[in-house]
Amino acid sequence: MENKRVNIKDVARLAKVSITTVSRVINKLPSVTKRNIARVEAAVAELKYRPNISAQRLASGSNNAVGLVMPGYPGIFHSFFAIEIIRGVGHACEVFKQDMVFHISDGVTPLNSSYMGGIIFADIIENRAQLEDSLSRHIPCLVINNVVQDVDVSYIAINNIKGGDIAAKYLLSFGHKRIATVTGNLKTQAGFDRFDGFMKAMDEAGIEIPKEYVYRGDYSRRSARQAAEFLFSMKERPTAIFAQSDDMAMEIIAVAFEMGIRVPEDVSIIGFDDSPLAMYGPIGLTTVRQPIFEMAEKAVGILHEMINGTRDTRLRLAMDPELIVRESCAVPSS
Amino acid sequence: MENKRVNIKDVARLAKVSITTVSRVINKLPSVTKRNIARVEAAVAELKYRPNISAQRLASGSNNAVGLVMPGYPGIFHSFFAIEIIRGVGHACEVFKQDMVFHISDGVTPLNSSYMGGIIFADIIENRAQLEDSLSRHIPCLVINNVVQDVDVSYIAINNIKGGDIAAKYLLSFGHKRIATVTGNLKTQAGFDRFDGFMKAMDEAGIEIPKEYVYRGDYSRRSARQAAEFLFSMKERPTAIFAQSDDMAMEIIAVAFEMGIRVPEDVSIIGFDDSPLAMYGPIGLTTVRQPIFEMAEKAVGILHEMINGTRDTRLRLAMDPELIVRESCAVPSS
DNA sequence: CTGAAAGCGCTAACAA
DNA sequence: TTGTTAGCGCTTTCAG
Repeated sequence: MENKRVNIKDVARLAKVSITTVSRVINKLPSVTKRNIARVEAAVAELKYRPNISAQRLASGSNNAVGLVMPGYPGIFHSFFAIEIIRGVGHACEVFKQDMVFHISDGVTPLNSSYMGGIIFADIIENRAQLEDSLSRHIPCLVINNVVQDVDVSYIAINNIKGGDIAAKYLLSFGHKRIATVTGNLKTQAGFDRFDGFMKAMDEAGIEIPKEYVYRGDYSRRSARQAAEFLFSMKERPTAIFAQSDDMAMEIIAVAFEMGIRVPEDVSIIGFDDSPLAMYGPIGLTTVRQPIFEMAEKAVGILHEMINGTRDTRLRLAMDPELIVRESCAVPSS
Repeated sequence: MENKRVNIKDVARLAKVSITTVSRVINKLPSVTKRNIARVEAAVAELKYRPNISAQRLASGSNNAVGLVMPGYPGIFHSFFAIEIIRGVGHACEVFKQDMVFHISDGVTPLNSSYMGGIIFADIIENRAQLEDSLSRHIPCLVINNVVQDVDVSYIAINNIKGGDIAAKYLLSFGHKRIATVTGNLKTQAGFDRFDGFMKAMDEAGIEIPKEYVYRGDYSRRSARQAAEFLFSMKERPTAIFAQSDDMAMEIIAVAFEMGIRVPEDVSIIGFDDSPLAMYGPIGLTTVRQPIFEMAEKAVGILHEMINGTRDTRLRLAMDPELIVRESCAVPSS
C-alpha cells in the first residue's frame, strides 16, 4: 500500500554516483562536475525524489524552521494585528526559504522546540513560561510587539507612546480643545502606551482632558459604541476623539452617522492601526499606522541572523508608527 | 557556545535505565514499571530534556506535521474565511498534538512535503500543480472549501448552492417580490454556487429577477457600495437584497443609512458568512453562516485518519450552511 | 518488564 | 572531484 519512499540511495543508484554526490547536488555544494550534476538531477526528476527533511535536520544538526507562537485568546484572530503578523512572518519565511511552524499557544502545551531553528513570540501574554523554557534551551528567540524588560531577550516592538503622541499632536494642530479619547484595553502594553503618549502630549500642550472625556474601552466595537453614545450625548460634546483602534473609530463614526452628527464637520475622529477597514466606509479614516507587517518581516530576518550566529547582542527595537491622513479630521466648527 | 543539547542517552544515564525504557516512557507505552516511569520523568525534568522531533520522525518513519497550504492572493488575509481556516486547523492540530506547517502558496514554490504527514489545501486556485505533485508522492492530501471533480482527491466543501437557496427562501418567506442580489466573484466556485442556488430558488418560486437586479460584485466593499448606490437610486427599488458576503452587506447597510433608507423597514438585507462584523453595526445582520471553522477542524481529523491508514476511500463532503436570523430582514412595506 | 542492537535517510569528515 | 564511513537521536524488533 504505502509505496516505499524513494530515498537518496535510489537516486544514487540510478545516477550511478555515490550518495555523497547526490547530497552535494541537493545542497548545491560546489565541487561536482557538470556531468554528475546533470545525471543526478535527471534521476531526481525521474524518481520524483524529495529529501527527507527530518533526516536532513538530524544529520546536519541544523534546523531551519521558524516557529511563530501566538496567544490564543478569543478574538485575536479577528484582529488586524494577528493577520498582519502571520502575513509578515509567512512572507519572510517564503523569501528565506524556511518553513513556518505556526503555534497557537494556550500557554501550557509545551512547544516542540527541537523542531524549530528559532522562535518568534508574538505578544507575550500568558506564554512567558514557554519563552523562558525555550530560552533555557538556548534556542534563538525573539519577541515581537512587546517591550520586554524582565527577561533577557531581544524584541521588536511598536513605539505606541509615539503613536499616541502623533495622534494628539495632529488633533491639536487643528486647534481642537475639547478632545476625548476612547482607549483600548489599558492592561495591554500597547493600550497603555498609546494612552500614555496621548495624555503626555496633551499635557505638554496645556490641554486638560477631563475625566469624562476619557472612556475606557477594550478594543471591541461594543465598547466603542457605548463610548460614542456617551460622548455624543454630553452637554459639552468633544470636538475631536482619538479612538485607539480603527475598529473602534469606525464604530464611533457609524454611531455619529446614526445620530446625525457629521464627521469631520461636527467631530473629528482619528483611529489607530490603519486597518483595511479604514479605507472604506462613508468617510476615509485618518489614523496612525503601525508597521506590523514590516515588524514581522524584520523579525524573521533578525532571527535568521541569530540562528546562524551573525548576531549575538540583544536587540531592542521600537518601530515608529506613522500618521495616515484621510478625511475624518478637520478644524472644529463650534 | 552552543551548549550541547541533552539527549535520550543523558536521560537514560541519569535515570539508570536503558534508552529504550526512556523512549517507552516518552511515548507512554505500557509495560514500564511505575518506579521506572518516575525515575525517567524525574531525569527528564531535571535535564529539561525534550526529544528531538527530527530524530523521532526519522526513526519512526512517521511524520506528524500537517501542512496547511493557502493561496496567497492579495486580500485573502483580511478575509474572515482565511482566519477561520487557520484557527480551525490550528486548534485541531493542538488537540491532535501535531505541528502545523503553514504555507502561503504562490503556486510555484514547491512544498517541502517530506516534512508533512499530510497536507490540507485550502481553496485550490493556482496551486493545482502542488496538489498533484503531493498526490503523486502518495502524501495524504485533503482539499477544503472546494468541490474537486477532476482530481481524485478527498474534499470537504461548503454547500454554497444550499446557502443561496436558504437566503432566497428566507427572503421569499416575507413575501418579497422585488429582490436583488449583489454577487461575489462569480469566477470562484463559492461565488457561482451561491448565485446559482439563489437564482434557482427564485425560479422555483416563480419570482423573476430582472437583469438590473443582479449586480456583479467581487466581495469587495467598494463593489458593494457601487451596487448599493445603483440599486437604491432605481425608480423601482428592490425591497430586499441578498449580498453574497457580510462585508458587502454591511457596506450596503451603511450606504442605506447615508441615503436615509431604513433597514429593514424600507429594504431587507441578508448577508453571507456570519462574520463577527455582522453582530455590530447599527443593526444586527441576518446572514447565512458557513461552518468554516468546523470544516477546518474536521479536515484535520480526516487527514489524521488518512495518515494512519484508518481511512482510504475518497471523501466528498459538503457541509451545510445555516440561517442566522438577526434584524435586517422584515416584510416589505411598499 | 527491560535492554542490546539495528537501522531511519541524510550529512560531513576523511581518504583516495 | 568523488566515495567511504561514521554518526545525528530516536524507535523498534528481538532476546532475555
